[in-house]
Parts: sequence; C-alpha cells; structure tokens
Amino acid sequence: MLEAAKAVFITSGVDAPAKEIADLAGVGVGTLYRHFPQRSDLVKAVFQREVDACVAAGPALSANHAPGTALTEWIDRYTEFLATKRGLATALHSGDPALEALPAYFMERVGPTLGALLDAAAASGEIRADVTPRDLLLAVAGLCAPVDHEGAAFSRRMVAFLMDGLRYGAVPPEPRG
Amino acid sequence: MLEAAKAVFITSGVDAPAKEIADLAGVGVGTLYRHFPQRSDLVKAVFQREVDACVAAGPALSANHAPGTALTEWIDRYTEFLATKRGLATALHSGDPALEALPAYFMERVGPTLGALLDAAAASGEIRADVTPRDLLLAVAGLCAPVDHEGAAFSRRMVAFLMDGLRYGAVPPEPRG
Amino acid sequence: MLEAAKAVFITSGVDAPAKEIADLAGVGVGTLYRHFPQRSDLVKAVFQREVDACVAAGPALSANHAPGTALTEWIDRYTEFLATKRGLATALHSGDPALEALPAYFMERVGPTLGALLDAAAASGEIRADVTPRDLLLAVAGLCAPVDHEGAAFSRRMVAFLMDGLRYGAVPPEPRG
Amino acid sequence: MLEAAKAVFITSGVDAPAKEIADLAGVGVGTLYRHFPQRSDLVKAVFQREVDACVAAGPALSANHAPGTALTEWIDRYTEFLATKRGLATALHSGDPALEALPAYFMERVGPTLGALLDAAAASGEIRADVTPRDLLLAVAGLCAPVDHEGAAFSRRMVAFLMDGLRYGAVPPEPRG
DNA sequence: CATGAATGAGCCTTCATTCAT
DNA sequence: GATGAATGAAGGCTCATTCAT
Repeated sequence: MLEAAKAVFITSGVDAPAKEIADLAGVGVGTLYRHFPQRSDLVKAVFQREVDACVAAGPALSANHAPGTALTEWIDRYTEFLATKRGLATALHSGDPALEALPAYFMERVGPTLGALLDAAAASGEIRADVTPRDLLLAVAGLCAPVDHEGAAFSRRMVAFLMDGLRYGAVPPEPRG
Repeated sequence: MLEAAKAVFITSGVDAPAKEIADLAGVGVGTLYRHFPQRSDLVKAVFQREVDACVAAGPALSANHAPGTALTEWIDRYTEFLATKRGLATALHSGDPALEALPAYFMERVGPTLGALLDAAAASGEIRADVTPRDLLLAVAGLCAPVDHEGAAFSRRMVAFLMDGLRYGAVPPEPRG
Repeated sequence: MLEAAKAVFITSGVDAPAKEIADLAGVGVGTLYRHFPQRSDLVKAVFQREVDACVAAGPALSANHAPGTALTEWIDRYTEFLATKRGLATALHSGDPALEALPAYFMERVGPTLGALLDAAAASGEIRADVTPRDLLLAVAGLCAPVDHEGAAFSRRMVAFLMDGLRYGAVPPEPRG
Repeated sequence: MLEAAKAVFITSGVDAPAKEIADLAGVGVGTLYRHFPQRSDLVKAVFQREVDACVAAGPALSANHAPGTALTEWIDRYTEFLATKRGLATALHSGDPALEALPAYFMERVGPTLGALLDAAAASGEIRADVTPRDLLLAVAGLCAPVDHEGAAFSRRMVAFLMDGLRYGAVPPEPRG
C-alpha cells in the first residue's frame, strides 16, 4: 500500500485521487482511509520509509571517509533519493495545510545527519562554514525538482556546481605553529 | 485579466478555480473562456509577458558592465522574477500535456539572452565554460521553488552559492604571447 | 425547485439526498447548490413560503370572529398546514446543526400572530392565560407528527382535545360592578 | 449491549453508526450483527425492554388509586418513559419498512394496559368516554417528541393540558335512583 | 461580445455489511 | 462465538465548461 502510494505520488503527484492509490494497491478506498485517515498520514508514512534509509547512511560515510568526501557522497545519495522519488520533493511545499507539518518533520529527522557532515567538512576547511543543513537540504531538493525531462544526470551536475560553490568560499584552517 | 491571472497563480497556484480569476478581473467566466479557451493559453500568456521583460534586460546589462558582473546581475534579476512569480516555476513541469510546450518556448526566448552573457563571462575566464543556458535557467528556477517560507532571501543566497560554483571551476584565458 | 424540495421533504424527509430533489426539479445538483449552498437554506426557503400564508390568516380571523373562535379557527388552519406538509414538522427538531436556526426563525415569524390571538382569548376569559405561543406551536406540531397512518382527522381530534384543555383552566373575567 | 444501543439512540438517533454502539458496548461490530442482523432487530429489542416496564406499572396503579388518579399517574410515567427515550418515538414512524411492525407491536402490548385505566376513569365520569388508548398513546408520544430544547418539563405541561381536555368533556355518571 | 446560470463528472468521505482469523 | 479489517456503494460538494440571453 505504501508502495502503491509512492508509485502514484511519483507519477500523478501528491494530490492524486485516493482511488488511484487504492486500485493500484489492490484494496478498497475504505481500507486506505482506515489506515491513513488524513492524506498527510499517507504522505508522511511514505516519506518516513524513504527518509530513514537516507539518515542511516550518514554515520557509515563519516566513519570511512574524509570529511569533504563523506559530505559529497552523502549529498550524492540524497540526490539519488530525491531524483528517484520525484513528486515527494514538491510535497514538502504543497501549501496543503494538512501537509504543513511535513517539512518540519523532515528537517528534524535529516537535519542532524547532514549537520554533522557539514560541521566536519567546515572544520577541516574544505567548505565554507556558513551553510546550514536546512539550506542545503532545500537547495538540493530544488535542484532535483525540475528533473522531469532532464533525468538524474542533470540533477547531479547541478548539485555538483552547488557543492563547488561551497568550496569556493572555504576558509582553510590555520596552519599549526 | 492577465494581471488577475498572475495574482491568482501566485496565491492559489496554477490550478486555481477559473472563477477566482474571473472575479478578480471583474469579468464573467465566459469572457475568460472566450479569450483563453484552454487553461494553458492563460498560463502561457501570463508567462510570455513576464518573460519578455526578462529578455529585454540582457542587452542593456552586457553593454554597461563587465561580463561577469553582467551575468551576475542578470541572474539576480531572473531570481527576482522567479521569486516573485511563485507558482509559475512549477507550472513549467506540471506534467499537464497542454503545458508541455511551455518550457521549450521559455528556453527558446530566454536561452539566447542568457547564452550571450554566459559566453562572454566564460570567454573572460570568470566562470567555467561548460554550462549551458538551459542548465542555469532550470537550476535557478529549482532553487527558487522552495521559497514559500524562506522568502526571496533564501533564493538569492542559494543562487549566489551556485554562481560561486561556476567560478570555482573557471579556466583563466591564455595570456597572449 | 421549491416545489420539488417540498415534495421530497414530505416523502423522504429533510435528509433526503440532494440528487433526489434536483432530479425531481429537473435540474442538476450544481444548480441546487448554487441557489441553496446550505441544506438549511433550502429547508428555510420551503418553510418560509408555507409559513407566510399561515401568518397572513391571523388578522383576518381576529377581525371577523370572537376571540375564542378566532383562535380555534387559526389553530385549525395551522393544523391543516402541518398535517399536509408532513416532514417539515419534524425538521423543526432534526438535530442537524445546520437546521438549528430554523425553529427560532419559525417562532419569530409565527409567534406574534398566534400571540395576539392567544392574548385576546385569554382576556375574554375563554382560555387559561398561562400558555405561550411557543407552547402551542410546538405542541400542535407534535400532535400532527405521528399522523402517517392516522391521517389529518386524528390530528384535528387531538388538537381539539388540547384546546379543550386550555378552556378547562380558564378564569372568567371579573363581572363589572 | 441493549444498554449501549439505548444510550446511543438517545444521543445520536436511531440512525447512528453501528460502530458507535458496538464501541460503547465494548464489543466488535461483528458481534452486534450476529445478535441483531437487522437494525430493526436492535431497535425492537430496546423497545420491548422499555415497554415491558411501562406495561407492568398499570395494575399496581389501578389497585392503589382512584380511577382518575391512576390514569394521570400512569400517563405521567409514560411521559417520563418517552421523554427519556428520545428518538425512539420518532422511530415508530420512521418509514423504514423493517420497523413498520413496531407501532403495532407497541399498541398491542401497551394498549390494553392503558385501555383498562381509561375505561375505569370514564366509568367514574372523570373523563370523556370517546378516547381510545391508541389516541392517547400517539398523542402523548407526539407531545414528547419536540423536547430537544424544551426538556421534560415542557412535555409534562403539554400532556397535562391534554388531560385537562379529556376532563373538559366528561359526562358525570347518572346519580342512582 | 460579455455574462453568469446551469450542468454533471469526479473526488472525498462515511458506514453498513461481510468474512477470514 | 467474537473480532475488526476490508470492501464498495452512496451521497456531499466543487468546479470546469457550455450556452442562452
């Protein structure tokens, strides 16, 4: 059912008719409403599942790579995640009052993960220090949104440019005396 | 009537009820349909008006500024344009078949203007040379999309990072022998 | 359209599907909703038309009959009115929050008419003085409600008993010295 | 379960969702349907329980009071019964074909009880003789229906008026030679 | 040409009812 | 026998779109 919802969200957007989701999942609409009384409950559930994997990747990366590389790799993964889950990105800003809590939930969950990677990379002087996780999360999401006809390659290229932009303003650490 | 449509598109999105637009314009819905039989006709018309102003700004800037500055300023203006006309950006990728032609039209109109600015800036070695107008146009549009709660300031900041990214990979011109 | 609504209210109750009314009236549901956005608007409109005739009968009766007779005749007419418009009587107490304002409206309209008749009859000593218009209006409505299988004859007979009850406790006016 | 049904019928009417009743009774809906396959079965069951108590009160009253007093007291009790069991009264005339048999059952059960009281009171000349149990049962039920906002006090007062009406036309018994 | 009333398709949502566990 | 998840029919309501005036 979550699978069905995800699929429909991608193809028809978050505002797709409930029936479409129910049909694809092979259940009645009633069942859908029983499990997810609010539309946002469904979106949130789909979101959560996807987001968790993203969050989980953080620690492993920072343990096995240099700060800058870890950050880049994580962003790559996040890009992949967004580029594949088209439609969910826009759900973050749908304006639907029932979905208003979603971005906050998302930030709360993913923010710390990215925050750790950013801090480490900034501390090692590889990127500028004045970027918040929120900034990057939203910006990358935006860069992945237009991908309809461009494909993931476009997204990756644009994100790479953005990351370069963070390096451009980096402040190298003081050389030790 | 175009004014009304623009206003409604901004506040209620491109899918807003036709009546809302007609009311704001002070006309009947019939009149709206007479002039714009298809919803996309209206979107297109609004778009064109906005786009034209954007295009017009190009020559003046390149005539009065150094290439890099001209580019930055134009992008600033474009950012402003997008940040203000919220909702139209997403219309570019709405999936509605009737609107499918819009991005192409947009590229065709604005592409050359930005292309000239990019070429000049690349030739002077201020930015990398492997960025197409399409790349930048879409990327900036993406960066402006999430702005709901962030405001134009966020957009401008992210766009600045992206532009820094272009500088990061710049190749200085060969010094002439 | 009001005719259709009245007919459906009588046969299927005030909670009848909107479509049923629309079909009978030969219009689309949209038309119904345009004219009567709230269900209660429709009920009220039907009510109003019927009630007005009732109200209008008051002055004529009190001008041409003795107080007690005028009252009895008016109640007869009201009984007739209710007995015919079955279903509307129950609407006065449907519990539907949207219809909650209806009884108040009804009382406001009919109350004064009956009030005048009651006062006159009480002043002449023909009936007891401690009955309010509201009392009688509701009581008679109640007596007319069960009529499904009894028919108007039953209603009239019961109302007559009730009116007798008012006479039973009457206080004759002081004989003048 | 009958208790729960009664409670819900009072607060939410006879058309209340089955789930509401099941929840209040602390059972699953399935259990409800097992015991009462038809909605009317449930209504009937609730009815019967209540009605039986009413019937039982008759003999005791006529044994311990004068005919007129016994009648008045029983009607008081019946009024109480109806005023408390709001919603059931209207169910008697809901139009639902499955409930059509209910009024007949009710009359059959309660009719004789009230009949005995009426006959006694008429024989003693306290009330008129041309009132049937059915008349009074329905009339009192009607007078108790509007009680939503009036409360039981209103019902009692109106019923008292009606009883006065019966006294108004009473024929005193011939004095014995 | 402008108008806005009328239409009805389509989506949301609620529940009565069934049935596998 | 009890349970409650699943089902889908039914009704409310909202517009997009047409067309008589």
